[in-house]
Amino acid sequence: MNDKKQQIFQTAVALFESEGLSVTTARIAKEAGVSNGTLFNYYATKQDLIDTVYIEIKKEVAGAILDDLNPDDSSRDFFYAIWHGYIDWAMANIQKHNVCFLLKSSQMLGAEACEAVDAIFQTVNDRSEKGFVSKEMREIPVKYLCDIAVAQMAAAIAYANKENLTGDALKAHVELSFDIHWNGVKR
Amino acid sequence: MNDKKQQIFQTAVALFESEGLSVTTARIAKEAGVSNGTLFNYYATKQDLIDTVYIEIKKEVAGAILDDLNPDDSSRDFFYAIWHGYIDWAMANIQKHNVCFLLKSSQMLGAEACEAVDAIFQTVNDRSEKGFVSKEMREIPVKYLCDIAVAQMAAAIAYANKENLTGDALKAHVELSFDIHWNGVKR
Amino acid sequence: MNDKKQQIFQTAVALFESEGLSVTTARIAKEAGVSNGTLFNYYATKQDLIDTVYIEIKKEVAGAILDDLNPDDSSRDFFYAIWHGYIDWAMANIQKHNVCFLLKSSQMLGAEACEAVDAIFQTVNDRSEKGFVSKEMREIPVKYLCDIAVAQMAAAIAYANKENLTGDALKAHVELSFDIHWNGVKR
Amino acid sequence: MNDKKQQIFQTAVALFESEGLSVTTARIAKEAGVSNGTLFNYYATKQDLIDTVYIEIKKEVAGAILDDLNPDDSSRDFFYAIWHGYIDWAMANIQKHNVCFLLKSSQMLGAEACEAVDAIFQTVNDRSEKGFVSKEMREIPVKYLCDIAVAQMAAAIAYANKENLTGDALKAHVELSFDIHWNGVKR
DNA sequence: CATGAATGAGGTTTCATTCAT
DNA sequence: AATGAATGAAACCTCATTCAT
Repeated sequence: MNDKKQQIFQTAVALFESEGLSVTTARIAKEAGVSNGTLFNYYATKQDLIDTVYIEIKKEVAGAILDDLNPDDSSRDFFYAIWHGYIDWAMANIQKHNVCFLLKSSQMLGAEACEAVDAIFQTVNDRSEKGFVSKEMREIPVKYLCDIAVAQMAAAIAYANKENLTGDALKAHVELSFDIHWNGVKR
Repeated sequence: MNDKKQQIFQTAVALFESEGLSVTTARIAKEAGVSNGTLFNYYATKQDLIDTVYIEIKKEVAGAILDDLNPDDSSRDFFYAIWHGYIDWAMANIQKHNVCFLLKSSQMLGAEACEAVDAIFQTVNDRSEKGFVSKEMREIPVKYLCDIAVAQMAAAIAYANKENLTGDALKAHVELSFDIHWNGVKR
Repeated sequence: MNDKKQQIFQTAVALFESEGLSVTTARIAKEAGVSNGTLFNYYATKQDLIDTVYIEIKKEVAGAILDDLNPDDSSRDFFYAIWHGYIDWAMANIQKHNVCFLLKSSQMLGAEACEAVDAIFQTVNDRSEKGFVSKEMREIPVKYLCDIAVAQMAAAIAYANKENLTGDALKAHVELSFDIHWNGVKR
Repeated sequence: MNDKKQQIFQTAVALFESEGLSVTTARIAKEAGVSNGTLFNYYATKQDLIDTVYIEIKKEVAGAILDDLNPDDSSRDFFYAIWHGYIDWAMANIQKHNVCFLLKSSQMLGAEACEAVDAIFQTVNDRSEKGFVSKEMREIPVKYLCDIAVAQMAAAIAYANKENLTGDALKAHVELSFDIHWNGVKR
């Protein structure tokens, strides 16, 4: 992505977070410091912008998590790596994290975008299943296990943010959150 | 609420869930079987409709949960009652449950509506705190404990719905979800 | 006019004056203490109400002026009688006076209403011409003479009202206004 | 003001005059040869258009009058200059003259617009007072003197227009109107 | 007659998108 | 590639009018 496209992208993320998806393209363009029409040189439609934002963020997430995964880890360690990988990324990219949430629940994502993201995470899922399926954990459907993990991470992130946790306090909070999660699902 | 107001309300819930908040008032009115103008006889603005939907659902939720609470219960039983109270209601009112989620994350709720809902749940929160604070649980900030509980219930509901769980399978799933939760937070 | 019709009429006058002709029929009905629909039992349409208000006020004006006229008076006395007749009425019915002005300049009066009013004042005009045409006054087209008189009376009334003149101060002001007028047009 | 804004402005003036303030923005835009939305690129709201029309016309009026004023003139000459300055302008801009009247009596002008216009005419008023206050005239409150003058000029303009006076006939009429006025107020 | 809920045409305004420059 | 004025479909909302009770 070139400079201007990037600028529009970031502004869109910021405004989607602070004002919701109903923010106008004119507003996004203005805040991004480009003209009204320029936005459409880079994103064919507003829907395209929305979908692209979602896909690109999810790609970034996948990258952040995958880097920390080691298929040979124990289930707990594997999970622990995901936990920290994602939460670290989210705390450093809280707008993107929030926007993903917003987009997911908005009913406004194009079907293609959803499929594209599913495809991206197929890799993560595949590698995750191997980690999940083991004697270390209770018998829980893998999908549900993932859902719980995602939900708990989101709760941990939201709380850390609301309370402005940083440094050791944040670290302790993340450890606690993982501990609670793990105690719940371990055998 | 009279007949027509109720009809508009329910249609709004259904359409917000299936098409998002950007659904038009004209569409809602049409599906509700009333004229365009009639909607505005009952809800002054679209924002008013959105806010009212949120507040009314939350009131219903509060009612559903409060009925099952007994302050003298042990923490576990207290929690267990909330768990079943809410999930039973949500499974029977899945649209409303989803719409609440959608509204909460949409950035489109008026400040007054949010405050009104907070006020409603103050009662629940007050009674909940007594349940939470006990030696039975790990030392977790009450707010965070609530967040986790809400997140896990939502995950359990979403999964049950996605998989169309009913009868004994649903029952087992809910028990499992609570078990996972309780194992995570108990001392 | 029966009680309710009268009530609607007076409320319409009051609201037209204070809020302009764009005031809604619903508002008028409410302030008049009747239901929305009742207004239309007495006035077929809003246009009918507007026209009726105009015509009825003008009828009242004609009555107020005509009572004071004596065809045998000198031009000055004839004029003087009109001056006092109208201004006395206007000061006692300032809302009606203002509404007539508003209606006249609004471009919203029906053609029929205008014609009806012209017909009413034909009587006054006919009797006035006899008064105007005499050696006592400069040669001024009768129509223009009327226009000037009306304009000066309106100015006198507006000023008296703005300054809240009453009692002797008001009396002196009206005398002054007539004096200025008469000095302008007399031979 | 650029081309299109000017076009919208003039069309608004013409339609306000011929059809009243209730003319629709859609109609104005169409007659101005621009799209519905374009009108709102130049005037934020219909109210803004109305207010702007009023303010701009009054600015033009102030310009037309001020150019002809000389503070050292006798009261009569000073007045005479205003008389001709305004009537000449009004006869050449009869729509604008009428629209000002319409707007003033419509109750639909924003408070800010009224204040802005008052501010503009403060200059005229200040310079006028010096002209009015002299031994040449009867003792008449300055405000009332202004009101009378305005009313008489308006009457003169309305009559000239109704009768389609032009050339020498118009000239004679204006002289007559001033003469009537001056005879009324001079000592 | 009185009511007031219901209507729906039509008003103002918004905004994604286009396109000439 | 960048611009931003222009567009017009479509959104929200109003309100005169009707009509069943």
